[in-house]
Amino acid sequence: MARTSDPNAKVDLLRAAEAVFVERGLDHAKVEEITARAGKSKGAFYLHFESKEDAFRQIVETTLARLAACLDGGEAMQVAAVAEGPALLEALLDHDVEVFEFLWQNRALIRLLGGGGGSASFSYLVEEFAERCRGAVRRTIAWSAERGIVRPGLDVDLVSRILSGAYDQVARHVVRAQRKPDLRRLLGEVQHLFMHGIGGPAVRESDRPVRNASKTVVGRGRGGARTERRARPRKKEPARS
Amino acid sequence: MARTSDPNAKVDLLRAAEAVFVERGLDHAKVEEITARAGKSKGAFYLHFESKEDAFRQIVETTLARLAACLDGGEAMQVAAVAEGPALLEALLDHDVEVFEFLWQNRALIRLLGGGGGSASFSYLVEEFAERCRGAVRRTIAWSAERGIVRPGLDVDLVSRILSGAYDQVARHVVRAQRKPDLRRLLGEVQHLFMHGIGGPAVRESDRPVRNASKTVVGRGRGGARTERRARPRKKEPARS
Amino acid sequence: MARTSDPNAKVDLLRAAEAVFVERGLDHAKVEEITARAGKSKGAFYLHFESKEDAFRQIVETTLARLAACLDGGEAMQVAAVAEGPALLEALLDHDVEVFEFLWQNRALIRLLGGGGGSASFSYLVEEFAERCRGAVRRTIAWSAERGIVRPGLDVDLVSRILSGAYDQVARHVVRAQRKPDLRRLLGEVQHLFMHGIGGPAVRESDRPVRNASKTVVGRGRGGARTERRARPRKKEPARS
Amino acid sequence: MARTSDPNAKVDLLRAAEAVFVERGLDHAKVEEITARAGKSKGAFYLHFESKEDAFRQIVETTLARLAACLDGGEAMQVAAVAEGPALLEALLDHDVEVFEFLWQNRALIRLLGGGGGSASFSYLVEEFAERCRGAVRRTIAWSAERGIVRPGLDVDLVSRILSGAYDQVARHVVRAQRKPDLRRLLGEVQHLFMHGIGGPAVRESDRPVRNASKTVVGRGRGGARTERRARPRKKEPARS
DNA sequence: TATGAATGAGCGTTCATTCAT
DNA sequence: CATGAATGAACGCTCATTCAT
Repeated sequence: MARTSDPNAKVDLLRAAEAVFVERGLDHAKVEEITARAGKSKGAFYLHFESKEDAFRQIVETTLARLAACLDGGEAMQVAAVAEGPALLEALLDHDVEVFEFLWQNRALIRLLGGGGGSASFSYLVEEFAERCRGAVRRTIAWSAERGIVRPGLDVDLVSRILSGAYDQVARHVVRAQRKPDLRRLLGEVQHLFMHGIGGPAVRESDRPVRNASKTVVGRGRGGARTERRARPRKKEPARS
Repeated sequence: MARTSDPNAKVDLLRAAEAVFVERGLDHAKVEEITARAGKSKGAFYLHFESKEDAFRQIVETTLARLAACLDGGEAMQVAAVAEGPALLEALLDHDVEVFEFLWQNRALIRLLGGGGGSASFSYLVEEFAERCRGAVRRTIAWSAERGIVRPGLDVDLVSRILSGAYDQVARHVVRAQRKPDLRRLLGEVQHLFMHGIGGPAVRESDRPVRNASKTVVGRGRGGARTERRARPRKKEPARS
Repeated sequence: MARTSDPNAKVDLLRAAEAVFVERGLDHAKVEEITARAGKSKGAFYLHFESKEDAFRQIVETTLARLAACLDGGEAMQVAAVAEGPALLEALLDHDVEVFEFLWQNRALIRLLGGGGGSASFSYLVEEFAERCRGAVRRTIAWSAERGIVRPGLDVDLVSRILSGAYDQVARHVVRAQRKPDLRRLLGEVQHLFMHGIGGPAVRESDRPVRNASKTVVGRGRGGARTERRARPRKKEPARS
Repeated sequence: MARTSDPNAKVDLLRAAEAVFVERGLDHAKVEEITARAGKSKGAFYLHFESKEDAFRQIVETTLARLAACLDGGEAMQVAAVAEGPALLEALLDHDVEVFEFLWQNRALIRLLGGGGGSASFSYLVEEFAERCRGAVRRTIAWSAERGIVRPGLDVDLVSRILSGAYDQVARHVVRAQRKPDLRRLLGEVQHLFMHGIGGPAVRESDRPVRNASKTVVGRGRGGARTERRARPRKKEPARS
């Protein structure tokens, strides 16, 4: 990494590149604009990056790596098994807030990633990361099930997907907000909604154990009957998001 | 009369264009590749489209319009107020299945849109559509609240966002699947999860009305106390997804 | 020539083509615009013309031919030797007026030709025509010299060039005028100016026979002395005209 | 510092561009041919010019500017009022020679301009310049009238037009000549012709003051009668030339 | 090492011309 | 014949990357 005489050069370029990528997307970003903003020469750019794409990849990977580290803090916490019941929920919430703080700090870039990176060429990076996130969510759910925090018998795969999507959407909202939202309150509500559902009286009585999905099921999967699903779907926003 | 115009020409071009856009993204798609696949000349392309971007826009707009029509079917149903309680949930599920069938049919393009359209220039189209979907979800929730299907006192804005995100994620999953999933079962589970939450015994006792958000609240908003949220958040997948 | 079913087709096309050529110049004129204005199909265009250039050439050549015919009327008159002295001048003036009437009638196209035809490819046509005109002027001068109307000893080549240029300029002026000028008066003045020069008292006394050009000289070319020219040049407008 | 910029690059490109424009006209000139002749890359062209049209404009404007400067030298001389009578004519001639020397030096480009610039798009530039020239001629005539060099009562507007046209024609001749003509002799003759007219004995007796045009008239405009013009017009070269 | 002038492959678009109907 | 959809060669311009200084 840059044993260059100007140790700031690469940082300046990365900053400028991020700004330009965010504004124009990878394909429409011009190396010249990046170097101009960084106050560097075009040559300097190629001294630090193999290509424009390389710079983009470095930025994205770095950010995703930091985000991943941030996320992993949660799993570490789980291992430490710090608390139980309500206190545990609070601990999980703390972690969520931490992650969303990170998102807020890096909102410009996160926003870009949310849009596919501005080029078809790198969406795979984002996809991969999303997959990784789902994995983390899945583990947390499984772990939570063991501690009685989440209902047994859930289709972990599906639940993790749904949770990921919901948080993803909240993240997109936060990342686009003009002013910083009250993250703790926001995430707290999300948590509560998921824990208790949104079902009203007309539905509540029909409460029943969920069904035996063919997918991995948490807990003893003793999930009784329920042949006809009844649940209570919602309209959704399937495309894009 | 002139050489009778090939009535399939535009359709062929649209098909080929869609395929190439899906594979390469708008910016990296070459007009020549599109026309070659369609078995047409480059000139033919400009006989039907103003520009490459125009073709892309036509494809996206058409698809989004059809999707929107599909979604609106749900609202029409609501107006008809066909059923109550569980039967109503079933009706909503029917509609969800219908929408997801459409997504499955158009999965290649939906996949592209999910990635931001492969170019930074058109993500706004998708954003707008997502916003529109959230609006539909919000209306459905409000309507459902009136019928006792969803709990009163919910922060509609937040809930709609979460629901949208969850369904979005499910949609992305479906759209990428190798084999067609059992949509009814899948969506039924999602519905059930949302209606009942995922909370386990360790959390259930803490059941309590949600709080008075500053946002629109469904029902009489009688939402009592609950100052400290507790809920039970989850890991999230913030970037992209 | 068009044994086409629609005998007006070619005429319509020529008219439209002329209009478009005048507005845009040969290179920027689009065949489609021509046919659209003529209310004909593109195929019809190629039924009557080999190519866009061919249409242009036909138009130019036709016009130049008619103009040439118009000019030749003057030479015919000379052969007829209708008059002498002042009456002869009047006869020449009549002819000039006739030619300029033609120019006025066809001013749009003449204007185009004056600008090089709007393409480098056909300026040769105009050049050739200009040359031809100079030839006619030269013959008229020679003939006039024999009849004592123009001073003997003139460098016919040069004089014809100057006269051509002057009339050319007047023609450009007429062709661009908003309202039709009084051609007879205008041309009469030009004639008078040339016959008598513009020299004032300070110059008049220095009147002297012109010099012995190496070029063809009218009359006995007895052009005595005049070694040092003195004349009285003018500023000139060399480029373009 | 970067590869030291080739100080000749732009000059080389301009030279090559001029040559190609002269040969093909603006519209048919290919950037690639220009760069090939200049021994530069296509990119180099766009390093110095915004577009092909820009290069053309630069060339034309530069040349016209230099030509204008050359022409203005004459007016400066007038202000200095260096001489009188025949000596004045000689001074004017000197200036004409100077201008025509310039034309000869830049004959290729002047030739192009004479043809309308090879495209309809820029003829306005040439038109404007021609107009400017006519203005200079007009001023010189008015000035000359005051000094008794040109006859009073002339229609300055018309005379300036005629003179411009004549010199324009001579310029076109010079610019196309294979070998450099004897400019001083040539221009001297033109001057002489204009000062004394070409009228012969059969016309001379009818000498009379010109008439009072509605246009600006030099001197006291005491121009008596002369209702019937008589003068002695010439055939002309109306189109283009 | 840093610079930025130079390079040239690449691509979108135009439009004269053809030809099936 | 007449039509106008289809064709595809041609060309202007961009911009990532190189490399002489």
